[in-house]
Order: sequence, then C-alpha cells, then structure tokens
Amino acid sequence: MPKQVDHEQRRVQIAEALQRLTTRAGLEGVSLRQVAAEAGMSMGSVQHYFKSKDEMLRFALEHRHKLRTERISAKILAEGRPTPRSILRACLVEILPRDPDSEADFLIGVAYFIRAAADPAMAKAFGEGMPELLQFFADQVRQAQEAGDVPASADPAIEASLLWAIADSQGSEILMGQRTPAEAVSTVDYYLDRLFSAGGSRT
Amino acid sequence: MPKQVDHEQRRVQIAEALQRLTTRAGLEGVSLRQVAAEAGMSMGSVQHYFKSKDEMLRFALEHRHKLRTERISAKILAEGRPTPRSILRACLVEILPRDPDSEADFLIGVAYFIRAAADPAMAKAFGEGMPELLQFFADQVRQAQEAGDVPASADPAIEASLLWAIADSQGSEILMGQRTPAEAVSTVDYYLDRLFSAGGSRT
DNA sequence: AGTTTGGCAATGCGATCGCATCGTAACAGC
DNA sequence: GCTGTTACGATGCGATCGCATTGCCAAACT
Repeated sequence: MPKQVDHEQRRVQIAEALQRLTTRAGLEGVSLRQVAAEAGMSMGSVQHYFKSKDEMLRFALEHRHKLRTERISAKILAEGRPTPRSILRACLVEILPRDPDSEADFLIGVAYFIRAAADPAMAKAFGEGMPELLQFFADQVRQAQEAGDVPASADPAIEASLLWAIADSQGSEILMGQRTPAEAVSTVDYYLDRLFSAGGSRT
Repeated sequence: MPKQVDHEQRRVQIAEALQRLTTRAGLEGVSLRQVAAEAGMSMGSVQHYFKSKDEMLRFALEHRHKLRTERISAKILAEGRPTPRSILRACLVEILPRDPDSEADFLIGVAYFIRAAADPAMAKAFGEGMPELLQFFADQVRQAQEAGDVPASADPAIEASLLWAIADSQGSEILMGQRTPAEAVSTVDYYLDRLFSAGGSRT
C-alpha cells in the first residue's frame, strides 16, 4: 500500500534515543516528547510506533538485552584461545561500566530494575535475559571443573550467581564514584584467582 | 515563641511516610501531595518542614541510613557469643529482603541509587554510609584472619567488597522473584564456608 | 486517475506536578 | 491583651505529563 518503512528499524531508532536519555535522567524522568526530540522526530511519530509509553519501554528493554548478548558473544569469539576463565573474565569486565557507553548500559539496567520492582509485566521481561547468562556462567564453571581448574566441591549454579553478583555490585560502586573501573577489574581478578585455585589441582 | 513542635520528629514522620510510598512506586513516582496524604497532614505542612522535594529526599535517605545502622548494630549485640563469621552472616542476612519491611528498605536503596546516579549531591549522601559498613566488614575479616579462620592471603578490603556484593546482588534477585530468601541465605553460607576455610588452618 | 492506506505532524484535553503565596489559628513574650 | 512569630491548611500558577484526535501528504494498488 503506501510508504515502505521498516517498523523494526524505526522502533530501534526510538529505543536508542530512549537509552541515551535514560542515562541522564533515569527511566521515570523521561517523557515521550523528550524521546521524540532526541530521536529527531515528532511525538506523533513515536506514538505511531508504540501504542503506549510502557510498550516503548518494554521494547527498549528487550533491545538492550539483545545488544548486550551480542556484545558478550563478540567478546567471547574475540578470545584467541578461550578458556573458561578467560571467557568469564571477559564477560564480567564487559558488564562493568568502563566508559560512557557501558556506563549508560549499566544505568539503564538499574532504571529498568526499579520499574520492574513495581511492574510485574516489566519484571517478567527484565528477568528473562538473566537465567540465560547465569546458565552460561555455570557451564563455564563446570567445564573448568572438568579440566581440574576449579575444585570439584564448587557448585556451578551458585558460583555463577556469585560471579554475577560481583560484576553487578562493582558496577554500582563505580557509578557511585566509590571505585574506579581498574579497581573493579582487579577485584574481579582477585575473585577469579581464588575460584580457580582454591583446592584445585593446578593453577 | 509560638507552638512547640519537634522539628526533627515531624521530619522523621514525613520521611517514614515517604518510605512507605517509595516501596510501592519508586522514588520518582512519589509526589509531595501523596507524601502529605500518607503522613496524614496537608501539603503545606510538608512544605513547611522541607523547603524542597530534594531536601525531603535527602533527609529521608540519611534517616534510612541511620535506621539500618541501628538495626545492624542491634543484630550484632543480639549475638550471644559473636564471632567474626557469625557477625558477618548476621549483617548479610539483615541486608537481604526477607520480609515486607526489609524488602521495602532494599527497594528504597535502589530508588535512591538511581537518583544518585544523576544527582551528584544525592550521590554524595548516598555514598557516605557505605565506606563505614565496608570498613566494618573488613575489620571482621581481619579479626578472623588473626584467629586463623580466614587465610592470611585474603585481602580484607576486597573481601569486604565481595561480601557486600553478594548481599546486594542476591537481594536484587529476590526482588525480581528469581530467588527465594532461603536460597539467598544458603548462597551466603556457601560463600562464607569457602572464605572461612579455604587454606585456613581451622574450620 | 482515483482511491486507499500508512507515515507523521499538530493540537487539545484532563490530570498532575513542584512550588509560591496567602490566610488563619495558636501560642510565647512584653 | 496586644504583638510577633510559628504551624499549617488552602489555593493558584505555570509547566509538563501521557494519550487521543485530527488532518495532511505521499505512495502503492485498481
């Protein structure tokens, strides 16, 4: 029929404008008008692609999840000779806010978290990407165990949760200015050192 | 001169109404009118005790800090024969959202966090209570080291940060419904088990 | 060529926001 | 008992919010 516009692309365009704004003001502090302005279009246009603000937020969250997954995948593939440890380290460092981009990404995550706390639908969308990552972490730990690099007594599922905890919390402290990215990375390494040696048969 | 009103008490009263609301709608979703209604007073009254919304938020944050500190202190004193490990465990469990009250407290923390990310003044207030707790954790780890319960190779400052990370992150996952409080507590114990035995001379 | 339909801008509406202002009631000091 | 200061409720203002409505333009399809 009429024009040919790639809906998905437009939605992504809007979502990315939203991300940029979210970094500065949090999620609740962002209005549809601001998003439209940031995306360089009229408010009516934004409304055309998202029936409500909530729908826009949910799309942007899923988009972010996808991007993060891709980013982490790329990191892993970029590893020359990946070992479970190097893979885990790459993931954890990737999660940490090290530059404006990753800082934005981290902030957006928190912004969504707090909305998810009050909005069950958002909580569902928010939680969906998590088990996947934890599962991946657990798998890496398991492989390291089989290679004898991590003590057999370790519980992969719990270890995965702990690894995530460290990246998450260190990230928060970086944002609060209580820690530098370099310090956070060295904390990650400190922890990996212990996980990958305590009681293990090799270093 | 006129009436005799305890300003501090009134402010606390308002702050607590704010906390109750924050649990439900996050920090940005709370209006002065709602706070006034929740506190059972008129909006003009709230304005009388806080010149601006920001000032109210900052006071409530400090109030929360104080309460949490007191709560943790009480927990420690309640320990019959406290050991560094039992103290740390009590603190970590105290931080976790286990019931509506502690859940609310945790949510409020997140709500303030996100505001602090955009507001330097709030970030300052937010970060002030943190080093104190980390310092306390580090001291406990150090004492355990001296008792031979934690390997000497451990770095108390980093361990403190890791301990906080675990409580913080597990708390988030509880709120997202991805984990039960019981699971989180067992994760805490799992971690303490390793910290307090790996390479250590005693159990 | 005319009709249809999607893309998009503009505008309006009702609600709500933080904040300023003003009026009033209550009480302390002279 | 008058005065001055404080407590606090009521109201109004300008801005902004999400959302609904409307209308125009351009591009397919008949």
